[in-house]
Parts: sequence; structure tokens; C-alpha cells
Amino acid sequence: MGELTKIRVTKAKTRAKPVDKAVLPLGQILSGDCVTEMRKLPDASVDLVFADPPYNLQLGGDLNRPDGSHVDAVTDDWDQFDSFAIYDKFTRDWLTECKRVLKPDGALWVIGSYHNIYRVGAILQDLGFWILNDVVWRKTNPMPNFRGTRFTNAHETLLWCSQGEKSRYHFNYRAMKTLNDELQMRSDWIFPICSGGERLKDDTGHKAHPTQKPEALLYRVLLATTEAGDVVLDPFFGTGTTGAVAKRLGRDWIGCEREADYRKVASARIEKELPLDESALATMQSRKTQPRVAFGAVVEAGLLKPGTEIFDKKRRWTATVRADGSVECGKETGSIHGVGKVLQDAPSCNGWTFWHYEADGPNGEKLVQPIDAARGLYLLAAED
Amino acid sequence: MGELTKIRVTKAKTRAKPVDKAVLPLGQILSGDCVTEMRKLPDASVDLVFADPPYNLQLGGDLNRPDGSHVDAVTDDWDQFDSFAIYDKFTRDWLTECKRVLKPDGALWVIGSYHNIYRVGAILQDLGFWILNDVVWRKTNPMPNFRGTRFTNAHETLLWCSQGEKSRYHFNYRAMKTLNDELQMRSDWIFPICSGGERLKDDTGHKAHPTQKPEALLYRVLLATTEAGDVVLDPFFGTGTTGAVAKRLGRDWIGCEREADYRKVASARIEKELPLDESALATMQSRKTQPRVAFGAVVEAGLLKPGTEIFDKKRRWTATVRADGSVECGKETGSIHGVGKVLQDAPSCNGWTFWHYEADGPNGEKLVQPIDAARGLYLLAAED
DNA sequence: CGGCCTCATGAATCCTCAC
DNA sequence: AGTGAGGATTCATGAGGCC
Repeated sequence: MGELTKIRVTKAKTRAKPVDKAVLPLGQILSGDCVTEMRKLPDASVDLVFADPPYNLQLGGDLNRPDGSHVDAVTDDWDQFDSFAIYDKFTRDWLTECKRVLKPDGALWVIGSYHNIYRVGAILQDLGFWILNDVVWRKTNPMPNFRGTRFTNAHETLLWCSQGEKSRYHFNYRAMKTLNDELQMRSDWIFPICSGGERLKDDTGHKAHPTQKPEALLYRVLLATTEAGDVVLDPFFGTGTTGAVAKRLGRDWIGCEREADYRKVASARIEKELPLDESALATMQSRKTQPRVAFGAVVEAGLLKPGTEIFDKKRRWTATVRADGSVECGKETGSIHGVGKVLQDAPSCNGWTFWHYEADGPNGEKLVQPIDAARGLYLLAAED
Repeated sequence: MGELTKIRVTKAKTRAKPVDKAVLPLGQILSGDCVTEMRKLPDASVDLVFADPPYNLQLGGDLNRPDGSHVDAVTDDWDQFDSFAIYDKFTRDWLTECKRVLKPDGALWVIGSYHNIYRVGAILQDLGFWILNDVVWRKTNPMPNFRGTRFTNAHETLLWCSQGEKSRYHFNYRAMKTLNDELQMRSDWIFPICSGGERLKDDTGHKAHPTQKPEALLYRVLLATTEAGDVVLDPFFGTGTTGAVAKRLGRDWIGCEREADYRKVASARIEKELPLDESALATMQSRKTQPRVAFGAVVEAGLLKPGTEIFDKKRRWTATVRADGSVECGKETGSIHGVGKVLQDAPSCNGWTFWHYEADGPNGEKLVQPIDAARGLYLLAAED
């Protein structure tokens, strides 16, 4: 190794950290209607919202018509148009509060079925949310259609949205790719429904919540779109799957839940949850989040000496490294990227992977490597 | 789980038969805007609408693959809308006409992506359509996300709707179950995108239409929700996949298409299409009532001897048939379906078509066939 | 003719930082 | 806020050529 001492690298993109996490009710289940409870939270204070809203108006409880009149779910005889209008207002209300409490670069997930997801999707677009993906949860073991009148309803839909078209949402691309055996994670996810030991029971042995979601689903959502230390809000907390997985993954969480029974089950559940330790939490990092290195610094450090010949993989072109980190290939001179781009007549070029050099192998043999390998050595040295 | 409103399930009786098919422009591509053209059709005259409207993609700048090649995007005029409001009005207009021309017991299919399907879904609910299922077309070979910024957009969504909550829509439950090897057909369908020989080209060898749908998709839609002799309307006919499959399956069809180029390609395509003859259709229908065959019975009958090696089409895996009709592949043992499913890590597997064997051809040569062929022989023998 | 390699391409809301 | 440069990023499939 060379005489690499302290090397300064430019800092990787750091995400805006919450300025007021201390004032947030972290790790608490707020008891009440989610709109009321969210109104108590400050603007732009939450990194992620995960919402599993009810689509059954009876579960919705105290709902008012757009004209303000109260709806009695049991006795009122409303038609489907009334019910859509009421559901839409309910949806607009909670989504509006979510938008306010989310940070500018925060994101929203909503899960639903065909009964409600088209209402929700259209309304969140109207509110300015920008859909990044719709994700399909394909159930390995859905409930069959007992009457044989339709297709087995074997999936639910999740919407992943940023605050707007231009917002800089967070996506752990590498972690997802690693999770999917080095193939890009697709928009269809396969999980079994929540059952067996994971399914929470009440004192009488009945399921504690009718629509408990599998932890694997939340695990993937949080791993894909949050970092450790982020604040995750779940306005329809239920039995606290979001909180349990957030705690395990070292994310902070806030829940809203109106039903005391659910709050009780959720609290006990999350209490038992143990956070993973730091090494287990480590995930594959994207190049994008690694510090940026100038090619000149690699030359300066002696890892690629001026005068070294570099060439593309097929040796169509050969260029010479110059002392200032520029390269020369015939009449073309400039950065490793710029010259590679011009030579190939391409819209862009990553010089780090385009250019190669001959390095010494472990047994003294010659080894052709992308110059990115030299950057790797540089970064390794910089860690000390 | 509940529904948005009370469900009333009515028993299907006999379907209203078309009274005025003769006055309809059957087998014609109406040249013009679909709303204008549909207005010329009588009320309640169509059994099924299949609609593939513009998706309102709202693409930004150019996109290149990592190798620098340019992605041919959908930038056609017909997909340009200035706002959600304009797209919504467009959607409301064509859906309104569809609702009028559909028979009371008719049904509507719409296909879309996350860009437009939430608008479409909410609007069709507002118009009184009743969603029966949302179906996910899971693409085996979607275009990747080249920049690593989102999940691979690997699916599109179809909505299947009746005229209203109480309408008596048509569903060929048995045919779907048979097609899915005696398991209820699920709401997620797996098909490759339309490519290869099926993809229509123009005179210059360029794709004739940017968004041609696979015939397999239409085949399943029409088989599931129409009968021979039904009238199928496609308001966004494009290159006529709906018409081609309808003709093949003995359904009548009407298309609307504004672009002369598309109409020309579609006409030529459908002209060449041959309807399945009556015996083929009858064979297909008789399959519905064919008894379920256990793989074990085929083995028992000596059509596939225990010890026979079976393998998938690409010979990635080889398994051995055992006496009880289970199969063994390395550590995995179980049914032809179960083992195939585990090996592929798929949600399900039709072992009859997944596994193959070497059979003796008519001239003594070796012939690779799906084991479904052995099932066919078994059934043939059972008829006697 | 088969095996292997290369190349083209598909409904896509596809970057980020410093100056 | 606009601009320019750095540099990160792809999977399945079919067609065609080469040996």
C-alpha cells in the first residue's frame, strides 16, 4: 500500500434530520381519531406514513356527510353514491393531515383493496401526492371465492407516493436488489397472509383484529423507504404491526388508534419486540450514498500514476492519464467521463467503469481492472 | 372484511339475448373518436366492453439504458393530456357511452397502469359501475427501471365491472377453474409482454403500435366473461387484438379507432384470423366437464411408469416419478404442482404443463411432451 | 444444426450536486 | 433557479450471426 494518510472525501448526500424529534410522541399510541391526533403534530416532522385505512364504513365510526349531518351506520339507509361521498371526505381529511405532517422529502404508503383503493389513489393524486409505484401484494394463500362467482381475490394493492413530482424521496435500491437475489425488486411482492403464531389473538382466542397485516410486508416497506432513526407514522395503527417492525428495525414510530382493545394488544406486542443490533441492521449501500471521489485525487494518491495507459474493455481506445487527473486520447482531452462520452458518441459515460488499467495481481501477474477498482482502494485507505 | 355497502347476491338465471344484433356494425372498425362513434350505437346492445384507453403517462425527458441506448417512449399525441381534470373528463365521457350501449347484464373491462387506473376506477364507480375484481397482469419480462430509482414496474391492472351492484353479470367459473388446473382462477395473471412474432410491425419493420397487448390476455378475458355469439366492443381498438381474439373464439366484435394506420394494420390482421371450428370450440367446452385427473391415476394406468424422469422445458430441473404419483427432485418431494412451485419459487405451478417427458413418436423417435399429453391419453382411454 | 455470443427492445411519470 | 458536469444504472426474450 502507498503512503495514504488522511484523505478528504466530499461528504455523501445526508438526509435532512428531524430538528424536533424530541417534541414528537415517539413510541406512543395516540388514542383517538387519527385526524384529531395528527393535528397535534408539527408540520414536516415525519419521514414516512404507512396507512391501512378502513374501507368498511361501519369501522369508520363517527362519519359525517359532506353537509355535516351525522351518519348512523346501522340505521341509515344510504345508497352507494352517498357512501362514496362520505368515504371520499374521510379519505381527503386524513390524507390532508398526512401531507402536512410529512417532511418535504417524506413518503406515504397506503394499502387497500379494490373496494377503496381507487378512491384513495385518485384523491391522493388530487392532493398533489406523486405516485412512485403501485405495488401488488400477491397472497400465497388467499381466501377462496366460496360462491364461485368471481376470480379469487388474491391480492391487495399498496401505493407508494412522494410529496410531489419533484420531491427527493428515499429508496434503498441496493438493499432491495440484494433482498431479491441481485435482481431489481419488482412491483409485485409475494407473501402469505398473516396467520399462525404471528396472528394475534384476544383473551377468548379469537383473532384480535380482522385485517392484521403480515410483518414481512412492513419489513419490506420500511427497509425500502426509511433509514434507521427515521420517524414512521401509522394513522390506523390497529394491533401495531407497523410499530413492532419499526422497533425491530430501529425506526421511531407514532401510532393513532381509536379502539382501546387494539391499543392494548398493540402495546403488549411492541413491548415484547427487541430491536436488532446495529450490525444486523446494516444494509447494502448504493453508490449514490457513498462519498464522491475525484479521479484526480486517485492519481494524486499514486494509485494510478500519470502516464499510465487506460483503455476500454474491448481496447477500441487507449488514453493516457495526466498529472491533473485529466486523460488524453488522440485529439480528445478531458475528464474520464467526458472523453469516454465523446469517443463512444454516447449521451453519457461513467468513466469509472468504462476505462480499465493493468494492475499487478496477487502473484505478480497482470490483471485488467476497471479504474473503479483504484477508487475502491482509495476509499479503503480513506477510512483509516 | 366488509364492503362499502351491503352486498346483495342475486342468482344468475338466463341471460337477456341480443334482440337487434343485425343492426349493429359487427366486424367493423368505426373510424373516428370512440365517443362520437359509440353515440351511433343503440342502447343496451353490447355484451362486453374491453377498453385499453390512453394511460396519460406524463413522461419527462429522454431516458437511456445503462448501455447508452435510447428508450423508445410512448410520446404519441393520443396520450397527451394537459391535466388530471382534462383526463377525467375524457374518461367520464367514454365510460358514460360504454354504460349506455352495454346491456343491463353486460360487463366492462378496462386496463391501465398507476398513471391512470385510479382516476378510471373512481370515475367508473361514480358512474354506477360495480367492480367485480381488479385483476393484475404480472409481466414475466417487464422493462427494468434503468436508473434504480423505483421498483420495476412489473404489472398492469385490469378492472372488471358490472353495470351495477345487482346486475347479473356472466362468469364462466368452470372454464376458468379448468384453465387453472382445477384451482380457482386468481386475480393475478402471469403473461409475457407482447413480443416476437405476435408483435405487429409496419412496412419499415418498426412496431406498428407502441402498446400492443398480448392475445393471451384477451383470450382469458373473453373466455371468462363472454359466450360464443356475444358482441364485444373495443373503443380503443388499436391494432385489433380484441377483434382478432374475438373472431378466433366465435364472438362478434365492434371496434373504434381514430388512427388510419392502426385501422389498416388491424383489418389485415383480423382478415387472416381463422375462427376455431365448431369441434374445436366444443372440445374446449367439453373440457369444462372433464373429470379431474390425479397424476397418480395416470401413473397407476401405466402411462407414465414409476422411475420415469420428467423435466421442465429448459431442463433446469429433473425429477423422478414415484409409484404413488408423487415426484422427487433432489430434496424436494411432493405433487407435480407442489414441487414445480417450490423449485421455481413461484406462487403456484401447473405441474401438467410444467413437467415434460420423452414419449415415443409415431415413427419410433423420441418426442418431448408435457405430461399433460399423458393426461389426455388417460382421458381418451377412460372414454371407452 | 446446435451452441454460443451479440444486439435490440419493451406503456417509464427513471439523477444530483456544485456553481 | 438554471446550467453543466459527474457519474450511477438493466432483465427477459427473440433474432441473427458465427463457428
